Amino acid sequence: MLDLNDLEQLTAFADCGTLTGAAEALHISQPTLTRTMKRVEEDFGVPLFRRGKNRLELNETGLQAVAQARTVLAAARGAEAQVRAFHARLHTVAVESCAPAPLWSLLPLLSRHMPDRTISSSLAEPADIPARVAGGACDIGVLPWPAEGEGLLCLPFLRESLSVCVRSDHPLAGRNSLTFAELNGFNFLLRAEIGFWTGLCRRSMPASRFLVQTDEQDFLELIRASSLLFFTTDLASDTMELPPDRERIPITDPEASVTYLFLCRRSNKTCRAAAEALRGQAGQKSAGAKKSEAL
Amino acid sequence: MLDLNDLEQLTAFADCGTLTGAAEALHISQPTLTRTMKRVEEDFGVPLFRRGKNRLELNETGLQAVAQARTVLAAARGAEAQVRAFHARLHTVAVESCAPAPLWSLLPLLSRHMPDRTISSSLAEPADIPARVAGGACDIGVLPWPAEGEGLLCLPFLRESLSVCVRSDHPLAGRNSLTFAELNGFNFLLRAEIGFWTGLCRRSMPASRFLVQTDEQDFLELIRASSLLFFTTDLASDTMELPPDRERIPITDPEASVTYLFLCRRSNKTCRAAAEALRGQAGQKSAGAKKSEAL
DNA sequence: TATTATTACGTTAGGCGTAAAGATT
DNA sequence: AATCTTTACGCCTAACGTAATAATA
Repeated sequence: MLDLNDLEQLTAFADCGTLTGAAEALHISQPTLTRTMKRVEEDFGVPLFRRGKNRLELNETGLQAVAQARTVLAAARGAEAQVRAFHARLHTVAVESCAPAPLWSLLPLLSRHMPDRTISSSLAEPADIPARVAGGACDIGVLPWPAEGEGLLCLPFLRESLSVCVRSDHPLAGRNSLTFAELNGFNFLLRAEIGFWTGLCRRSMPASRFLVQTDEQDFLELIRASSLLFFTTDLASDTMELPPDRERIPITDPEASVTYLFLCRRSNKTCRAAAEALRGQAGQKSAGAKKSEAL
Repeated sequence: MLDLNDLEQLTAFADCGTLTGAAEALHISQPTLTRTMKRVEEDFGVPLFRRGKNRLELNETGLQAVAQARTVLAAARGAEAQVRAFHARLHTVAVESCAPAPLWSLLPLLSRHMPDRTISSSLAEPADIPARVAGGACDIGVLPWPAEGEGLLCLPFLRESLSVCVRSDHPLAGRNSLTFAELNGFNFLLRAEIGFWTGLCRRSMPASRFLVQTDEQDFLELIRASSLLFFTTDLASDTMELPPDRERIPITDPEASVTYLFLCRRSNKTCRAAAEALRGQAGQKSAGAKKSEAL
């Protein structure tokens, strides 16, 4: 039977044109190549080489054999990759969220609940998420609004409310609530990678400019050094302290308060179990302390 | 790297469901199977089995691996077959002739001219032959009429003339020439596998019946035992003797005399060389003795 | 008890590298 | 002389089979 190692050496020889070259490319000795070429020839059962006393070259059949070898090797590599990918997919739960904040509580819970699995998470467009969950492209989705779908389980589990942070010397300081309409026209510092909030802000305050900061350190520095407005929410308080000269004013528009929904396939038992745990935890969490977190 | 032998053992295990079964199916020992399954598992780099103390079964990933193994094995077998077929094709010259008689002289000549090649011949419809030669489906064609075609070499090399054999007591006996029109309506013994002659006879003598004989012995017996007419030609005299009570009367219609043409691709050097040899031989042949041969 | 997988062990075949030879440019 | 393939030789890994072990139904 053919041997994949032999085929690899055959293609190496085809690439180099000389046994010596192929040998050093593969970090093996020339005699090994000579032997392998003989073996592969008898494996195929037909002559593949034109042999000069000092020269070995592929004949026409040999070129065919090389071409075939390449496809077989590609098939083998593909098989290996496919199986590994399948295994990885089987042992990871992929989460796609419309915003980062819900992940801060969801991911630790999932880790606790599925200690043998790798958890991968990413942000995605809310509009895409239901189809991706339904199609198996990911296992769990986090949405800012309910989604219906055949075989989908959708469960509210967390609320997040947007506030704006103003410096004490800012014209808006002292207000105890604000609306998007009142904020429209002011310029904001905005963190990158905040999911659907970006779009929401741009739509709600079309007259404002948003200075998107990719780097966290830059963002924090700008908070201190400027009087620009920025956003924060009531969730995930531990990551960041609000500077002392800033005050936090809630935004009262209904869109500024979001209820996150957990989404998974009903057929996915593990995720449904996680959903149950989430439902239990939701009550406790709302009783816990809330700090603020900058967006 | 994956090993095709290992993959084969994996699929055998998948087919049998048990190492013991697979072992005897493959004529190897169980421990070998155990080892191979471990090796294939570490080749893929992911677990493929659920292991009970007394039971080994494929897990979900394992089933994937088996499926992949089958495709890789199929690719490997396909590669082997393809290369072998290519080699065979490269070392055979395929001849397709419109009739058997020209092969009697052509095949020996080709053998002499290409001693390292296998020569395969078959009969084909004259209408198909030019396209098959041009397309490489065969290397040499023998036609009863000229064919044009880009890159095709077409060379007349042999004539064959049809006669009819009548018994001394037959009404047509004593004639020294005949036409299809005169023969139309009589019944004939006709050998099978005579190429385009069959169609020619049926078209030229639509009122006749042709008793087609596949077996040569049967045909010879019927010649002796009946007064039925049959055909012969001036070619390839050595194969058969004409019974003493039969006389041979030439058919004078122009279609009854055929000039065979040798057809090959101009790009095929070996066949062009053979064509040259044929051209040389054509002269000698026409000077040689002619006997008759039954169709 | 019969069946099956795994481990242990001794043997052997086959593959590799070094070294030398043969041949070509 | 330099380059390349092939042959020769010795080592050693690794794959195999037998036999023993363990565990299950």
